[in-house]
Amino acid sequence: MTSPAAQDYLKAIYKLSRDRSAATTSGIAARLRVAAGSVTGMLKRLAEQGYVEHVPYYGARLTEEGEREALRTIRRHRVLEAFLVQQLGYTWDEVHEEAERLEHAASDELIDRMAKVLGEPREDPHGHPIPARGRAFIEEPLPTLADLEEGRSAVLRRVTHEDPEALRYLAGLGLVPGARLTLHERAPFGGPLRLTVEGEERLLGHELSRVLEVEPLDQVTAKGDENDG
Amino acid sequence: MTSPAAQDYLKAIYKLSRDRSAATTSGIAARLRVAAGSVTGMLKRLAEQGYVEHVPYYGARLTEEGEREALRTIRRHRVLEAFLVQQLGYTWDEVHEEAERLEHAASDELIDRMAKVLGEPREDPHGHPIPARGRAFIEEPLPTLADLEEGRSAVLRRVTHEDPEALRYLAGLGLVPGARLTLHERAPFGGPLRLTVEGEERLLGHELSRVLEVEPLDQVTAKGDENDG
DNA sequence: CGAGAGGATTTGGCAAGACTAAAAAAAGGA
DNA sequence: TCCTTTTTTTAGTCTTGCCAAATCCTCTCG
Repeated sequence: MTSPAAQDYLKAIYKLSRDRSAATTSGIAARLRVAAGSVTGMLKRLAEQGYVEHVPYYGARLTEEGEREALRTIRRHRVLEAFLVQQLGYTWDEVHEEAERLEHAASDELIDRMAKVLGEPREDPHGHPIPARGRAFIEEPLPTLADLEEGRSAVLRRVTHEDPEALRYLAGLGLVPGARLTLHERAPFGGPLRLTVEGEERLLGHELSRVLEVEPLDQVTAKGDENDG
Repeated sequence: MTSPAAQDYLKAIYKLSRDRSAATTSGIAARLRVAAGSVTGMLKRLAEQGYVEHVPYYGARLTEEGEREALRTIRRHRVLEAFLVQQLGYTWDEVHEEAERLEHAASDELIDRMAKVLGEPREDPHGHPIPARGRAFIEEPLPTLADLEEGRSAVLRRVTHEDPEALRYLAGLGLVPGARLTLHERAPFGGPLRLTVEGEERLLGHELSRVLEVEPLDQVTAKGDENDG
């Protein structure tokens, strides 16, 4: 059985090792706002219990069982967020903290019932896919708005941020999952981006552009097209 | 801030001191299935934090703040039980354990939203009254079926039991809150009770009769009445 | 009144998790 | 390569809660 703290670590390792191959001690520490020494201690315990492979001074990766456990927690979190928004009138900026606590207390049975009431939702309110119960799952990464070429259009798919203030700000700009946007230009040296969101011209700092995952749309040339018509 | 464990202790003390004036160490230990020494330790901590007055070798009672805290937890628990049954299709025997975990993770905000969706319910699925947020509250005790005089009729109001098996058994006999019943006779020495529940004749062990709280109905004399007519 | 009996408390241990400070290892720069 | 910086780990401490065993109160009965 995994404790709430252990579940948080497994989630963090899962998320960190989607990019890199192994999660580093300092990465986990930063994500969980915990001292580095605490992380080493927990990794040792998780390794003993078979949830993690820990190579000292290198990093940690999840075992199969650890990944299963992480995905169970992520599923609980995301179903909870969806339920809070759709059934209880929460807004997308209010749900993270609540779900963060409930995910450790809710049974899988409860989560399944919630999912059923919601019609087996595929995504949480921030656009993140919800793993199905007990099934393998790969969250394929999307490019962020910071990666998008100038002049390209895209659909905003996921918002990778938890801060309520930031989320409210983004919603105020129309930047919610599903929004259609066009990037006009990006100022150099991490300067702001100029873009159109659902027809409105907007400015956005570079920092925030990195938390917006987008699905680029097929190039549509403005003046006449160059492939067969 | 009270920890989950502390909340469990406060709840236990609240429930134990509704009968007696102070909760005893062994009473709390039995209720929480914890060693007596653990209770003494926790009482000391709770007393330091001002939730409890502890007189060694005598017992503990809640301070005003402790009672407030206990009632908040009880409200959370009962709203959760009601929500699980009414919105998520749980049966009354399945909800206790789930609510027992969620009550420590759910915010008061969430509970209020759930209560609102349910139309501010007054009682949980077992008939226990739900304290209103932040308001004083007295759970006036009712007599149990074990106290009822032979020949009297009553309405079953509350079922004070958590065991799923027992609850299913009781439901099978029609013994759910709101059921109308008549006690015909009680066998001596803790023997079974013979009663009619919603028109069906039933037998019930003495043990279980003590967890059924009833509201006796006005005496209706079978053959002609003796007061003015 | 004195002696038990039975609860209650104290003591000593353990495990989880967190922190800080210091030691060790890895990485990077000149 | 060597020396400095950064990162990790180790070591020691704290708090919360739990247990078991030993001790201590209290109350009742003879």
